[in-house]
Amino acid sequence: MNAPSQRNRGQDKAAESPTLEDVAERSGVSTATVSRCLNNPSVVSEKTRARVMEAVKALGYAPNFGARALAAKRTNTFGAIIPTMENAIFARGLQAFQEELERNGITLLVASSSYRPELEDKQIQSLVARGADALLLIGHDRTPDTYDFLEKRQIPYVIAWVHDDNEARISIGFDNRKAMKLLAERVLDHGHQSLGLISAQLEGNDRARHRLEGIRDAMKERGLDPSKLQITETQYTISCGAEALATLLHSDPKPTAVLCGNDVLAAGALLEARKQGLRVPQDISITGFDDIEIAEIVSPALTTVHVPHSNMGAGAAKLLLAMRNGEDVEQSVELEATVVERDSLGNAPT
Amino acid sequence: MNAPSQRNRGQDKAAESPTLEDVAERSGVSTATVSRCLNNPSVVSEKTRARVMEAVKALGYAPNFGARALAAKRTNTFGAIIPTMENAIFARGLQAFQEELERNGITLLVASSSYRPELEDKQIQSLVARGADALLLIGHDRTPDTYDFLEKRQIPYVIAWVHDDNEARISIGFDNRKAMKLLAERVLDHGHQSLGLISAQLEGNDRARHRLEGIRDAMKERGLDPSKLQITETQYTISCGAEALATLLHSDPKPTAVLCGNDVLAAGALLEARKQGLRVPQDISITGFDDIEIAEIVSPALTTVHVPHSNMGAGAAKLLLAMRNGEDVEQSVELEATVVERDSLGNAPT
DNA sequence: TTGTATGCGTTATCAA
DNA sequence: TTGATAACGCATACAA
Repeated sequence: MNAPSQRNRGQDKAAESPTLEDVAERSGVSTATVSRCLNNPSVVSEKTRARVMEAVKALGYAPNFGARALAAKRTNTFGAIIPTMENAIFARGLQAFQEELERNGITLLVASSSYRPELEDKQIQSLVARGADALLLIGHDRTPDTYDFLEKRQIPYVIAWVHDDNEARISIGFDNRKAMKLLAERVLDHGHQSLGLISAQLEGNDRARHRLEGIRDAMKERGLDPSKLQITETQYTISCGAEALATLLHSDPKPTAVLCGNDVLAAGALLEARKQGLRVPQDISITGFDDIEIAEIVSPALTTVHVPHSNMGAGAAKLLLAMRNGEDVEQSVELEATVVERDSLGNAPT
Repeated sequence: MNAPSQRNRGQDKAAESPTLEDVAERSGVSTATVSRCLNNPSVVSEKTRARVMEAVKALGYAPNFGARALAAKRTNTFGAIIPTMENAIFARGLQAFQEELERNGITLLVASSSYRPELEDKQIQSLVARGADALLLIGHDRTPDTYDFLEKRQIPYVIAWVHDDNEARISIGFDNRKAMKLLAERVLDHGHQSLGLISAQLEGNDRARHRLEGIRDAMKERGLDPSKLQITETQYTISCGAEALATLLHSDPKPTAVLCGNDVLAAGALLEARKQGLRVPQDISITGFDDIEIAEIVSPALTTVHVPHSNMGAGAAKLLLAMRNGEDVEQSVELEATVVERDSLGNAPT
């Protein structure tokens, strides 16, 4: 009386996804052979391969990713978690990362954490559960739990966008502190004595903290009191940058140069300055960081720090690829970030 | 002599991912119970649940996504394929889309197709193989094969960023043709007789084509010969926009107003105009499309078409959610796009 | 070169 | 409330 416990097929109208078995049946071979045609074609005879591929096409077969991961224990998928997709800060680097991966036949999954460590932790879990073979992470700041998880699972990962001698983890990036110090020195060279900083949230963001330290370093070296630096913390959006500048303009002494944590913030600050009738750079100087496209299209064009986006992305991919292949990568790589002077930085008003 | 074919555990140092079975063993229950604790906690006794959850935490257990998808046949994952991540055109809409999904406990996977239909087709396959329960797609243009695949697999999908009465598929967006016509009318109102268009590639991009048609509609209505419209097709980047303007300025008659396919292109055009010593809008008018952030930060600020990014994103999520829940959605939704006048459009030079 | 058989980690059905 | 156990779709060791 019991119905044979076979997979029902044919008469149910809801089109099920074709499986290996379907293809095998249609082409009159075993599932193993079909699998081989897909993964290791060279080992199967020209003739049967043709027949199988024909069936694959006819059925619109595509392998079930989960099943494949389950059986093969690797996915040829890497993951990247970036703080935000809302602006272009990470776009170019990610693009380079992804191109390099594609060249090596691996697929990229991207998630964004909105600069929130707990969310990032979830994203990491999710990507790992989805079978990510390796991960790209931005910056060192995250909970010990997260790192424990990564270690326990033996997931290769690389930290990008930073280079910090104090951290042992493999990373690829530039020294944010040094880079910002370079820029601050340039600002001081123009005679500014009273500086302001529009920064991202400092907590949970080592890049932002290091940039702040870089400014302080420069001030100290020039005999200025670093505690005089006016700091506003805000989110990375244009309107926040504008607001932040307005706030800063109320402080005493009013800064004659405002350094911004990135170009987006600087664009906002520029907007606010214009709105308040301030000329840049005659009345106030404003600098950016990152050198993304908008740095050139705003006017005046931003003096900013050029960050090696593409090199970081491509380099990160290479590191990760090497790790995944079992080579042991021991050296972090430090890239150079350089100041690019355009028009938004001028001499201090007298 | 044969070793028992059991899963080796314990003595191998490479920390394997803990499985349901590991958790079960540690908490002295069956795997079924552990599974229930995770998916349907209410049905298991308080006491055992506590013990199980303790083990879960201790082991750092996280369910294997592939296995789960395989067994449960749904993933609570939706996919979105957008043409590009390189600029912010889709960022805001995607953000809204994702927020709405998150609110409903579903995860978003994003892929970008670089405006290439074959690549998009691959991405769709990949997302479906990864278990995406539903898909967000941009625009109607894609191969019949792609649509066949979607139908065959019964994957719910919605087309966003467009509303086209001629297409039967469920979509949410605005009428690109109408929107661009509105803008073109505004341009003509300013006395311009000679228009140029910097467009994205027209092939495979119905949005771009409809925008072109919108301009032609407006010209016809005003008694202008639509074939006189100077068209340049290019990629969506700032530098391409700049190049394209340079090209257009060589045409005869030289356009006095150049409409751009989007704000990124317009920003580039603005840059080139400045470089050539042309004042905008006194010497030449330039308009954008999309109303993304850069529209406001360039100077002069762009006259452009404001697109309901957030509403499209959130609305698309709601449609897809409804479809996934088996409700049948029959109506496309049309949203409004409106012209926003800022400073880059002025009267035609006399 | 091809086929058979097994296991991957879950969920879900059925009994207990 | 819990425990066995049969799928799920695929890759691969082993046999033929």
